Amino acid sequence: MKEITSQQQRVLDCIQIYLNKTGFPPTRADICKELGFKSPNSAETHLRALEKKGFISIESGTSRGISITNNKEYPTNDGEYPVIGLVAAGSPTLAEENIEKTINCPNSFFESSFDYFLKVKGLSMKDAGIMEDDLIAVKKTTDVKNGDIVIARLDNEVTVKFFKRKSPKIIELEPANEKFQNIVVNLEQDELYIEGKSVGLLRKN
Amino acid sequence: MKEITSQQQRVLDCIQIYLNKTGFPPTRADICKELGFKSPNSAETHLRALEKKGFISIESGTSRGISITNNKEYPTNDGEYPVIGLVAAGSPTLAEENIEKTINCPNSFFESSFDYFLKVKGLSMKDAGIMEDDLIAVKKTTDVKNGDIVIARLDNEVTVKFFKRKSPKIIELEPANEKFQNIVVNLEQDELYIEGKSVGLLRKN
DNA sequence: TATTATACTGTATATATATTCAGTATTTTT
DNA sequence: AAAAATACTGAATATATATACAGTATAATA
Repeated sequence: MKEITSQQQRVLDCIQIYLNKTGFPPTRADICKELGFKSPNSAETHLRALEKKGFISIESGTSRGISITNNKEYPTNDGEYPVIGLVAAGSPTLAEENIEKTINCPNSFFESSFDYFLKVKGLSMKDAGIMEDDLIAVKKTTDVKNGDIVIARLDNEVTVKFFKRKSPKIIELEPANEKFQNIVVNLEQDELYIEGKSVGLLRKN
Repeated sequence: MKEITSQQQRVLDCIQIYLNKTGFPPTRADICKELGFKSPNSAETHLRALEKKGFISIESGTSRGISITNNKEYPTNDGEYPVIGLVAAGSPTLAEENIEKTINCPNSFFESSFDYFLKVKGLSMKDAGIMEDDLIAVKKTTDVKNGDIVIARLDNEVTVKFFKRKSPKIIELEPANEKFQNIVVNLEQDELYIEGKSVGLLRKN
């Protein structure tokens, strides 16, 4: 991130203030009005400079297509946690397209810190009190113990189950519902990836 | 805030997801693309309906001029919510001696506002995904509907059950566990007091 | 010294976008 | 039974908006 000039800072602030006020980004004309420029090209060139320096990104050909780049020099202390849908295929990565929404929540809400909420599909963990559409607070870790509720990826499918190590190479993923079968994983044959474990649960009804 | 239809909810979700993804609201055409509509007017009419019901506001003549209305019937700042143990005898009043601890939590954490957390004892609501030591977010109200999970006081004993009105004078409190019996309450003979209803659940494991 | 970046005004325009109008059909409310 | 709300397709259009082009001027680099 290169150095920002004072005028560019004014434009960047203007965008942020406009966003807070209206909920959507300003046009070139809006910026001109706010800052007293007389030509839309004044705003345009500043926006280009800000984009080049990495402060914003501009969607070409799109009205109000300005978004302020997440400045990760500053920590996210306010605790916005993403909610990710449990899709059958594919991992619940934190890729933007998977984030349904975010939930504001204190960082120390559960016993352990956590990274995201996972929205549960199905009833395979029903007897553990995990119902459809519940939000599991997931801590990203591979350090799991027997009896932990883990988020596991197997054959590109993500599932929530109890973790049980049977032998160094055999792991069982146990549902909490008699209608579902245990999943026996032979680590020599199957590729198992532990996304994380549950450290809490949130339900909205 | 009037009732939202399922299609309108889809549109509202679409706007929120688009905002999370891009940083700016969608156009009518964007919404159509996301939800499979073939006419921009489909999006338009849904937006008008959402505006009329107060879920969004639309800036006229403005591209992407959609903003999701902050549901600020209740302030958004955090609050300290008491955790109250579900003791067999006596009501879960907010008297100091009953408060186990407090939990810091945003006021608008659940769909509805709430007043305290109730720590659950027993497994009578097991099949509804409510386990021992879970914390139920309780909204103090007597306005409950059939199917609501209510916190009811009967003969000075507090219990969490499904509410079902059988007739004007007969209410059934239904557990979600086949090992427990329905409690049939005749309002002419028994004194039933509805402490409130569950609006959410929190589990720490 | 030449070049690039900054910081503007001013005009023009292709197109992105909101928005209206005309229909059709189903469901819900009055 | 009538009216209103919901849920769309499809076409048309005024305008909101991004963006290019032509200048001018100063400060910072190379």
